[in-house]
Amino acid sequence: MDILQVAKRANVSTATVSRVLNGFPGVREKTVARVRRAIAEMNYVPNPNARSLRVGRTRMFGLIVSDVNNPFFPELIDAFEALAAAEGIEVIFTHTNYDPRRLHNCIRRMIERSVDAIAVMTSEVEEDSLKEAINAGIPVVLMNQRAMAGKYPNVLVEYTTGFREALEHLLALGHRDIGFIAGPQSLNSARGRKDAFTAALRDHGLHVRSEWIAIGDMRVEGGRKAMDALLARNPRPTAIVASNDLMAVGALQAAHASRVRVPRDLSIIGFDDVPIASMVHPPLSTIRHPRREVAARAFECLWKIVQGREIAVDQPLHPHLVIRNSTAPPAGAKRR
Amino acid sequence: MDILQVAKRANVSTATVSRVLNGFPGVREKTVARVRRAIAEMNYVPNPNARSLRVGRTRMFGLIVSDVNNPFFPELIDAFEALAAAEGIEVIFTHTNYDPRRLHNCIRRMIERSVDAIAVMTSEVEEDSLKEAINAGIPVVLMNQRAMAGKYPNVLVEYTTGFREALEHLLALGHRDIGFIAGPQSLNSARGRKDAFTAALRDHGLHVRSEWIAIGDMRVEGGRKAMDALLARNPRPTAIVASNDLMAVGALQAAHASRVRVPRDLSIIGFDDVPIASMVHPPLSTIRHPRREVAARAFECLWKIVQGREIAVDQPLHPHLVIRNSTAPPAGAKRR
DNA sequence: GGAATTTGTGTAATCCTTTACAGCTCTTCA
DNA sequence: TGAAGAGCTGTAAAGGATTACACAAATTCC
Repeated sequence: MDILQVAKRANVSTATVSRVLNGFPGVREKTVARVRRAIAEMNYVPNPNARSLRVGRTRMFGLIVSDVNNPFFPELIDAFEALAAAEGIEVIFTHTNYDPRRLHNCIRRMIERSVDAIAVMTSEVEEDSLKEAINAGIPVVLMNQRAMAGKYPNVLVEYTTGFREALEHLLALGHRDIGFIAGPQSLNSARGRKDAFTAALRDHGLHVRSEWIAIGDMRVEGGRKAMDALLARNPRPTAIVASNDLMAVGALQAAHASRVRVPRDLSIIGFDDVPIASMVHPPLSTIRHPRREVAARAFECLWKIVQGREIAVDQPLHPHLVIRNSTAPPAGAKRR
Repeated sequence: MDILQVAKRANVSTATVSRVLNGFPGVREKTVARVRRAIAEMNYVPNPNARSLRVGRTRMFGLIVSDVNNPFFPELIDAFEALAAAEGIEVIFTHTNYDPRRLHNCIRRMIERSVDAIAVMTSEVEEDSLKEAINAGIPVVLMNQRAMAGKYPNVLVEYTTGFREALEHLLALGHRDIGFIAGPQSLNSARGRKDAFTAALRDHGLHVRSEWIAIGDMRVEGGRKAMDALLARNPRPTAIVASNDLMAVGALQAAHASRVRVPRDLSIIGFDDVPIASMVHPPLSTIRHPRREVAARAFECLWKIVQGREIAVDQPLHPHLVIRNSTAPPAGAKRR
């Protein structure tokens, strides 16, 4: 079923078939039709390996994420894939399971498959791993790796905007005593979120009470424990912002277990807007992470690089607050 | 950076380098070492396209699912991928978004990429789409497509076992009045679940009260509406089994909204055991779908076919009940 | 009418591995 | 000692597409 068969059937050379296949100009109308018919009749599908071998590109992009099981990622993967499919690019994807050392393996695998470009959407990135891709001539785009801003194309998300909106919402409701559930400060992404939150707080002239900041593991369990710690404080915050939704869900559970009613006794705001956020009770107000847009930017960036076009300077994307039912005025307060 | 360079450096023929690369026997110890060194020094990575072109296999498997955003799938994908990676197989995956017609495109894409095998893990399958893969000589494995049992290798899940366990649990608690939230009966998978439930009910000598069966869309919203309908019945069931967790979560929300306490006033059991099941309040008792095992079976099956080995006859897998906190004795009853 | 283009198509080299086959050197054995 | 066999390694032909280059025919231009 190779191109030669088609060429014979259409009574032309393989070169001509190839030209038709790739839509090159300069083939007579009638010849094109003849070739097309032969292709259809023989149900011919070009061999991608032969093509890639010759052309040096595979039309495959790699996508590396931290964890498929984290509900944050499916939308991102979905968006990336949809765009890729539209351009005829196949995506192969792997995950590091949060282990930056595994990034190295992932990238190696992608190099071995000779993908045309790689998007790295993990919270943690070791630069050494990237170098290997660069050395192999494969362009890379990162997500929100401030530490490497400038060195690599990088889709940035301005967390502060989201926290500021959340804060303004809480302040408007009358809250003044606001706690925070942070992630492990050894993780870039968690540190970034905490810094953004404290920055937003400071912008509003509020100071950060360290006893109102608890640290969790970015998962439900950690949120539960962090909330237990915060509930034991005296005085206690009247509102809590969590640095991701999973921990906010844990916080909700802990509050429930301690018979603290949300939102009447305590307001909770999450971050990310993963699907569960709207499925818990009460539905969680949360800051929506623009991950579909992140995926889109990342893909476009790689696509441009691969085509040898200019890439624009990174303008950060902004998360926005989504108000649901986990926020209300503090007990005994009236709206101002 | 081709094999010729390595061969020159190691002072052998490309054939010998290839033999070393592929671990073929019959190369002198010393030569192997020399070649290995050359490979390492030159940081040589074989070109997969050239290899695939020659060998006729790509070491890529396709995985087609219904929906990445459905929390059911990530674990399945993860498990499939992990096994594949262990064998040096790359997975490319796509989703049909529940549209059986899109399966056709998905399979076409996979054929164009000339994957070595395809696993189809969607709820709905049109046979015509599969034929194209078979014609292209690509083996296919299905998940739970009873309609095509026998024609294609097929990983079956015996839903009845799970429902029977759920039922026995509810009966032991003292429930007799048990309702069911089904999915759209136009979908194979939803119909299969409903049939399995009614079969389990009948096995226990209970009859099916049609007014205690409601139909939802397999998502949270549909579960909510279905539950509202069931709550309006008189008499009302004391326990509800939903045909997936998302609808069970919706049911939980509806119960909550109607001030029906779960599990005190009403017991709810879900199906699948997706991550949210344990994150809602109360944590949902549910029937765990053995999807990691499904993925494993599917992969092994394809792997055997690709290697030309015998494949075993399908023994179905069994889901099992996971008891959490959404089930309790009916109001005013004591355990028997 | 002949030179210069333009248009359309074919020839053959190339991309990089794998592998059938051949050939060489050394043992081993009768 | 000569033949047979074992153990290594090299030669060269695939495998299926793309593409630089060449060439023939048709058109345009002086």
